Amino acid sequence: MANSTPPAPAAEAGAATRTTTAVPINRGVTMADVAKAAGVSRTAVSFVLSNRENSSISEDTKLRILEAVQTLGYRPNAGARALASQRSDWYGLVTEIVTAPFAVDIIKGAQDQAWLDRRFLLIAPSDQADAVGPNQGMEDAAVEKLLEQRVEGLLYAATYHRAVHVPQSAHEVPTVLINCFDADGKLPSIVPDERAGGRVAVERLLRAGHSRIGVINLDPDIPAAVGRLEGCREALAEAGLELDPELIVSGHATADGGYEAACEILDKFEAGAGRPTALFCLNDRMAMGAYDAIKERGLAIPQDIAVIGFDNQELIAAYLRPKLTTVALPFEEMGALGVQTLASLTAGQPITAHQQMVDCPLLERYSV
Amino acid sequence: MANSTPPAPAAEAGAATRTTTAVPINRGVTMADVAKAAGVSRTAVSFVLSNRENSSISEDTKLRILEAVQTLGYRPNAGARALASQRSDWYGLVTEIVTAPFAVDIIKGAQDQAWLDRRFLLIAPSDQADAVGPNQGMEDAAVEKLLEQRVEGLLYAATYHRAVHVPQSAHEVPTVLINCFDADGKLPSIVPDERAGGRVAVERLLRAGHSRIGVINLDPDIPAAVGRLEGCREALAEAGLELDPELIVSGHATADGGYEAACEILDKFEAGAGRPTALFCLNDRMAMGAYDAIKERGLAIPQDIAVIGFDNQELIAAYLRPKLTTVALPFEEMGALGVQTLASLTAGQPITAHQQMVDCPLLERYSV
DNA sequence: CGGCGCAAGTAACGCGCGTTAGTAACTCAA
DNA sequence: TTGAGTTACTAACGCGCGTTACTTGCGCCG
Repeated sequence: MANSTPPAPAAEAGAATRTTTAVPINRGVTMADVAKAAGVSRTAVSFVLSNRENSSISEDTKLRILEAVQTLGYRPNAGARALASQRSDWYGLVTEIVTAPFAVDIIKGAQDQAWLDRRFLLIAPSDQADAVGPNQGMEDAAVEKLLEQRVEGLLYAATYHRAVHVPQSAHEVPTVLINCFDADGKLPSIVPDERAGGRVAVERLLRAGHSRIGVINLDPDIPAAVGRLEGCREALAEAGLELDPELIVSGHATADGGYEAACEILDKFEAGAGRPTALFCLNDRMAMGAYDAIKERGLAIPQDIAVIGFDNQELIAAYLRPKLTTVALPFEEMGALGVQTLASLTAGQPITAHQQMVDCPLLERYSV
Repeated sequence: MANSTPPAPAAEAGAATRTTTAVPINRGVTMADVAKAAGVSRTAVSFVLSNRENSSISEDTKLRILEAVQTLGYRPNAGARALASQRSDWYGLVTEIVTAPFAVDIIKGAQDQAWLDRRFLLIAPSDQADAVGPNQGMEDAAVEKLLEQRVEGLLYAATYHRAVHVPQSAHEVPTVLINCFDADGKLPSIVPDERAGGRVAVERLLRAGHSRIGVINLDPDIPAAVGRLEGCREALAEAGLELDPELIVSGHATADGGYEAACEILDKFEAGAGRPTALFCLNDRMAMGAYDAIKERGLAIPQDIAVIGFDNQELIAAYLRPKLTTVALPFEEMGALGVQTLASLTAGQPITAHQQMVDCPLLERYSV
């Protein structure tokens, strides 16, 4: 046990690295150190580093200071800065997406936008997706933790479009909901325009010459189903058609559900005798099942039956054969827009609308 | 324009909420306020809130203080605390996963573990996945930003198992790599045990009675392919078999690639005349393509041909028909283990191994 | 020559908190 | 009666930084 500390502690490892690298370690290099090195006051350093106007620091000493910053490897202490300036440049993002990663792109969009705005996103997990009852313990704690970090605003993002109940404490700070909306209607929100999405999907099918279109529906209660179906009806109406109730089948929102629903629709009619020539699947997972049902019957996509999906789940849509034409949910845009909206709010600016709807673009692939 | 400020600024909104809710808003409630309310010194409050031993605060005043905390809605200021105590309880997670969300579960595992340890994870995006050249600007900036926040340690997570180059500044602080390893071999890392995974997959096929097994290989250069194939060979060897080179086909790591590779293998032999009765696809996307090739030939899974995948990409494996038996990458475990390892490092404790390998469990479904 | 204005800085306070070194009162054995 | 030992606190410093108010030297106008 004499001289045996084989797995060197972290600090030592750092020190060891120091000898081999040109960049000095700066643990604890403070503004005061920089000031001393440059032979000026700490105030001068602060002025230079914050690019203050009217600072009346000569170009000469400014250079001296910046040089000292460089050689010492000074790095500002964000916490101390936040404490002194009373602003943190942090936003908190509470989300169940980490748990159920359907809509990760919301995080990506928000991250990127925050990065552009030179702000930091603190991401805290939520469990609301599972919580039917008021099992919001974790979630409340998450918001609480974020407020302890003195975030300037909160983002609240859901995996799928729905109404949510937001913890009380979220009202203490500007808050924006993404891919969900406040059940109490108080908080601003950003949601996909499901209706327009459904419309664009069906318009695409109509444009391809289909007039008899089967619909594989989701659970009819969720906002996504309502909106998409409504858009579908609108598009048909504009073409002078209407949706044959016999052509709507609801199923479980899985591949199996889609398979069964597609079987039902396809077997209900003889070919040419009312059988649809196209299927609008309200999500991609169901489209995946529908593919199987169609292929099983010896039919070709898109020659015999065209298929269009919704959600653009890359892993499915881009890898099905043929690749699936589908409508994308604008996750990334919603994330970015959420951060922008929050930025407006925290800056005290008015926001354009209480609920902002983002377009769902059509992604052309090869199934229509 | 007289009395028109319709979109009330954030602060006002907060104030408005105050009147309708029982919980008071606490913007700016500080320890001093609590102290005043309880009629004690700020120090006393600090002692009570930090549960300090030997604090010699009477039960009586302790209660008074806690009550004041409650009624005022005091919330500690994490930044100030970090500044004073010289520890932030933050870890930084740099990752490209946000960009290419293949391995989100790493984030989930890390988040959950960090939450358990009452630490906060600051997630910063990286672009390394795309960056063949030294386009590490963003990434360096990310590490820099994290260090400015005075994170106590860094986690570095990749979407797929590979060697990475870590920015210099990451060496200033304890750092652990997840799902990747340091090209320079200096930093501790956590990776999946690909070899054992390949082995378990093939053992499963052998156990089902298959002795002639086709392999749909990945790009043979990446660690995943090397390890999985090695494990495959080991399992075969133990059964007294060896891998027929004719049965290995490499393809692009997509569904199309898997489809083509499967076609090649299946069409190379007559049924019964050397044609494999099982396929080991080195990832699930390729298995997805293989499914098509098999079904196209009128063969049934698993009756005529068994298929086993790798990666357990839920969206694919759980929705293919029949559902795909596959080997899961232990993303969540790796994330959690990463945080634990980092915790050891920052605590100055030795870590068990420089490179920790995590098992890849077999997920039984219905394709074998 | 005196005072004014400006350029170039600096001293010092406070942000909210952890922490150390004390103080004041009270008890109790010698 | 005293001093040592406890109990129950508090004063005050410093963490690293932003910011305000102040100082100092110097040129220049009247």
